[in-house]
Amino acid sequence: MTNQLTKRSQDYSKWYNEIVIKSGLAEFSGIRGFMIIKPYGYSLWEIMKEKLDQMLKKSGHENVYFPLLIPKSIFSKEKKHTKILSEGCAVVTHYKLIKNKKKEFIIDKESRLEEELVIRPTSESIIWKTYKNWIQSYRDLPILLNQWGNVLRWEMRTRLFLRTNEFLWQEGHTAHSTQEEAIEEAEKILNIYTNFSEKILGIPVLQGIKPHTDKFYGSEKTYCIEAIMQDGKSLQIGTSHFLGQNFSKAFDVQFTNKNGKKEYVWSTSWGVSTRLIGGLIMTHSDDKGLILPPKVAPIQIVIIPIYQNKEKFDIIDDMVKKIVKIFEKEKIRVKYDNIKTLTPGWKFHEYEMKGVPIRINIGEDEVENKKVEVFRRDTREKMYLSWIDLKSSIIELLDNIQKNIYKKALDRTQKFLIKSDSYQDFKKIINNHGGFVLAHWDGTKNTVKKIQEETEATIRCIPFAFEREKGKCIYSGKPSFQRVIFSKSY
RNA sequence: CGGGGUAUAGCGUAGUUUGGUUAUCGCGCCUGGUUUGGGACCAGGAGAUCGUAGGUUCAAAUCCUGCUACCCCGACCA
Repeated sequence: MTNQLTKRSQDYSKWYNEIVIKSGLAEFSGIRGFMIIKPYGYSLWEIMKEKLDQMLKKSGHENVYFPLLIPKSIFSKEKKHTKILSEGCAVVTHYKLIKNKKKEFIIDKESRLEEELVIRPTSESIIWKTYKNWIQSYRDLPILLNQWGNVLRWEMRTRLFLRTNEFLWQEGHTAHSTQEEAIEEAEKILNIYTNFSEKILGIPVLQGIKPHTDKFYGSEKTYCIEAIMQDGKSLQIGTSHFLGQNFSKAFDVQFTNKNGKKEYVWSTSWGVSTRLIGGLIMTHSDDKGLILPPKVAPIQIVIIPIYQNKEKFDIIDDMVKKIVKIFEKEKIRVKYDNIKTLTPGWKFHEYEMKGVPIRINIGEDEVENKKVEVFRRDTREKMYLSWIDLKSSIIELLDNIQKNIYKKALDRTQKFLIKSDSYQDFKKIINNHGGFVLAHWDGTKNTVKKIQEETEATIRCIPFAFEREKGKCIYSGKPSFQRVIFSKSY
């Protein structure tokens, strides 16, 4: 009663905040823009991380770790890229605290660093400074490295998981001897991200490339995957950059090719972050709480015993323990909640809030009839399954839930994908229900700016999935080569 | 950085307009008992320098001044 969520239809933003907190994923830290990822949220991240890590390793990447702090002089080398990023950087200037007369800590002015250290907003600079030492010959290439870590970007406005000052991510940094190979790498990664998003997280995405008006400074091509949330706003959930020779030139990283000639190295960088968790929430969850895809749910099955007295509990307990063993053997993440102080009803609501895909009830009835009551979170349906082939039917059900929530999201994404050829119509769509609007654009910055001012929508990407088609810009009427995706976004 | 809001027990809150005993209520927590198939019940109990610093007053959660923090809405962005 007291613990219900605000309805999505009432206030989507409020619903989002409440679900993050009430499901136990994360909470506010008391430090502006920083959050605490709680055990449930962190174990979700760990599972996601493990899956993506496997995919990256399978495709030939290795993990490394570079320092959190970057000397300012190194940081400054790549001018285009640092120009914008530097606006949200925290800088370490001292290394020591001392106590004053009131016994409060103050900065020891004597400890001022000769060179200030920037807390990494991303690691291109320190990595490319290092790559200079690692690369001499074409035989040293390619270098395919990835790093799991945290970065800091001082944001003006923050939201749990979607935008926080500090976030966890992976950043890949690769070096190649040819342009083609680097482009291929950036595209390969985009496909890995797409696969991960769709197959593991159940989030359908649109692949595309950022228009020149909105790409990462220092990159030649910025590939991205964009997903549409339930409220019709889009979320960029992954990016992969083809960086050309920008970083190798800035850090003077050259290699000797087969013909004995020096060439600058070609590179890529790419990343996904804890923002994915925000996307996961906003893609699948409902007014009762989270709905997590079985492949990443920290708890895939929760078993709740229902009993009247000690003797009956012992019998039920016995049966549950056997079932738990069967599931554990299959590496299913199962939790047996036999806490006596909470009633079954309380637990039902709690695990629904936490988005556990399957709940199993076991009481006297179930023991007698060798069956279990099964509740699936995604459709909120109850069913009875026989104990005999429980293992296979549960594995099948988990698979079914995974597919079902993806399909539901895919249907919605397709409904949200709308072509528009008149600005009137365009404004209506954006204002009424949002979504991805496919429209012609004249390629100018000015048009993007005007449309944003008037509708809040921006160009998310130039999508791959659609044929090139000539037309007229929806805003200016000038000629256009292709449709781009407009949307309001997070 | 601009606009708005909030700050009272672990959480959510009443009280602030119009100053006045011992600061309200619910959830949670502790003890004992009864319960347990969709957020159980009874009895008892613990828990608060009312965000912070100062001021006005016989008297301040309440009035005045400064400060701080966080949240929400925009501009910057994964």
